[in-house]
Amino acid sequence: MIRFTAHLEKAAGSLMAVNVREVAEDAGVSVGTVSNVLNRPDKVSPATVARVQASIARLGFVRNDAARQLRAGRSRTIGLVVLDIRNPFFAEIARGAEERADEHGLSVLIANSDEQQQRELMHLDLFEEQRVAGVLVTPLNEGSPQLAQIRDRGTPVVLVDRESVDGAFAAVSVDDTEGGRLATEHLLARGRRRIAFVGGPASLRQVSDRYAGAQAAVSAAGAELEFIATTVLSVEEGRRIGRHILGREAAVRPDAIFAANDLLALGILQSLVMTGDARVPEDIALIGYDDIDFAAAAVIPLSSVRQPAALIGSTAVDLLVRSQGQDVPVREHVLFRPELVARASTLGS
Amino acid sequence: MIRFTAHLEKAAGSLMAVNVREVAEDAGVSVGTVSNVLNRPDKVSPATVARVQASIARLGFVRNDAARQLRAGRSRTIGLVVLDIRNPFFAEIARGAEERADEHGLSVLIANSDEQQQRELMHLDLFEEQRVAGVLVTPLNEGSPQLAQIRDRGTPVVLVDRESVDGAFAAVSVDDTEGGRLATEHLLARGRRRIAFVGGPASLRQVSDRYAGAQAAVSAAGAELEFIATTVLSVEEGRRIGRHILGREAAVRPDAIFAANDLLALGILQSLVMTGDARVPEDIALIGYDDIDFAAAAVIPLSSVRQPAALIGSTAVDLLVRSQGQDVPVREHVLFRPELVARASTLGS
DNA sequence: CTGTTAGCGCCTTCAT
DNA sequence: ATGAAGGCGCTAACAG
Repeated sequence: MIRFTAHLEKAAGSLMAVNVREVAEDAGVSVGTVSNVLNRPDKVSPATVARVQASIARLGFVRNDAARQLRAGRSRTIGLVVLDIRNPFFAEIARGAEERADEHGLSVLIANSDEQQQRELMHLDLFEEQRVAGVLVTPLNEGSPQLAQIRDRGTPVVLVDRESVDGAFAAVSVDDTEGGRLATEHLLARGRRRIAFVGGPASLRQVSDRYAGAQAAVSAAGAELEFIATTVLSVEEGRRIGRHILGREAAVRPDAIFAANDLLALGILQSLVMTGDARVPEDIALIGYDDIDFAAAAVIPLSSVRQPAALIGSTAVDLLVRSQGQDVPVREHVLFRPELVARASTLGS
Repeated sequence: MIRFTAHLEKAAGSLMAVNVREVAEDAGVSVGTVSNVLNRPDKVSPATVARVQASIARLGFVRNDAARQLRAGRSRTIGLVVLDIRNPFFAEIARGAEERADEHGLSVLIANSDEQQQRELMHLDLFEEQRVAGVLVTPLNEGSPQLAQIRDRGTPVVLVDRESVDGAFAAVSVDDTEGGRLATEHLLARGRRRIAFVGGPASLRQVSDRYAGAQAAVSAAGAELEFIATTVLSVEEGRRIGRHILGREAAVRPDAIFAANDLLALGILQSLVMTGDARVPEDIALIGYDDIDFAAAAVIPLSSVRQPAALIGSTAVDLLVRSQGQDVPVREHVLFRPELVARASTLGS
């Protein structure tokens, strides 16, 4: 009778989660044995294993990760906080990270800060509260005290696509100053003298470093460099900037644009080409940054500066794994070099 | 002396997480009060709140979410499993979902199945073990028993960009058959008669429905329809297909291509344009699907079928929230209509 | 307004 | 090979 009632409740509510104790009862063993079947099946007789697994299947038992973690202290999940989930560059980083994490039996959960400090902190808090195995983050500001706190409290932190200025964090990055220099020298080599750098906010190191590289190249060549500030790095913002530039007299337009990333560059390209008021690259040469897949497929195939996105992601996971269980966090810094990819938007056809 | 030692340990190890008990001790209150400060500060005198918060800050206390959840039974996190994180269409869905989730005090964690059944199941398992508030998923196969199990065990499930064939799940989708029809009728209206549908795997409903729509349109018009199968829906695969088509004699090439998504279409476009062996749209007209931002910025601006990506994401969260605490899961189905966006890749310049 | 206490579900000794 | 028991950190219910 009791059994029958229990069965009814199960069928009706279907909500109360089954736990190890119920599995143990059902299989006629102790909870310790169930736990062993789950985690160290070789320590249990095959017959018992089979019986317990049958009960697990019948009852629809699902381990409660919260309880596991509470016991274990840490989870098997890596938190990844990206600047912009819509940027294929970060999507590719995520892919690289996932692939490597898989090999280590870890999962990657992605959170999007959308270039907002508040959202970044919110996600970092969440990940820390979840006691993730570690956090991979492209921070808006690597000097923020929160980041150091998280690391100091025992959650490994790896900076992604970002240097650690004072070597305080493990980091995987690409030399953005070098990349900015590469892009700009290329424009100069194509005979351009009035270069506009488009990007922002300037507080993003990716932006300021690329600009610094551009400045270095320009001043060495004695050319002009203008800074056109954006609020975000998106296709839409690029379109806006493109319209802004076309709004100028032809005489005061730049003869080349270096956009801080490909999203921006593609948006600018759309504006310029759609109106037909400025030819690319004859009137205005254009180069982007990241070399996302879509750059090569653009109206005018877009020159860009390539970064090894998937490799950045997988390397970040490697660094994280190396931090596992270390008492003092790994602070290794891996620096990749960017690579110029010249296409029609600077070379012409 | 004891205090001093404790302090030393904290500084040295830095790893033992601080818990409510320690905060309570430090602040000279009980753990219950600490909990109240954390969750119902209005129930505690301002002076006490201040004292407790000071202790929290000084000790660097971070709530243990595992323990919270264990107690609460469920988390405040929504799991989102997408088919391909590199597809901007899904990135946009994620954005829409996050925005709405924020409004409900929920977080969204994104997992990437990468069109692999095994990875999808792995992530779904993980989310279920985490007792997430619910799961938003674009499944490879909505008939899989696991999906129904998850729902039946009490984790709300909402299908995203996918119909629920038998109405068994809550779902947010766009009429893919209609979309396929729209795209194909447009090609027919442009005078095309030998249409190739490129996409795969056919087990993806998005693919089979769009194909079905194409078939309906084609047979009504008495034109030809060829199915060119792909293994995945990526830019790279598109390039491969493009080369394959160019490998044919001009006489047996299609005069129009309908690609199952924009990634594929952009890859195809790259191949066709780079070799210059076939003009778009004169020799081959091309239309994609999703209308991602990059479609408009393509070499030849790409015609596409637009889907309201952000709206799909936010609506999915709405459905999920409506399931919260319901004994029987909501099975509402929201269906959006796709919209044709004709550009140069079918219209010419 | 504050303190005490009993679990949430799991894992892991320690005995048997 | 199996069973019994304690405790991970938190919250809510209850008592004061």
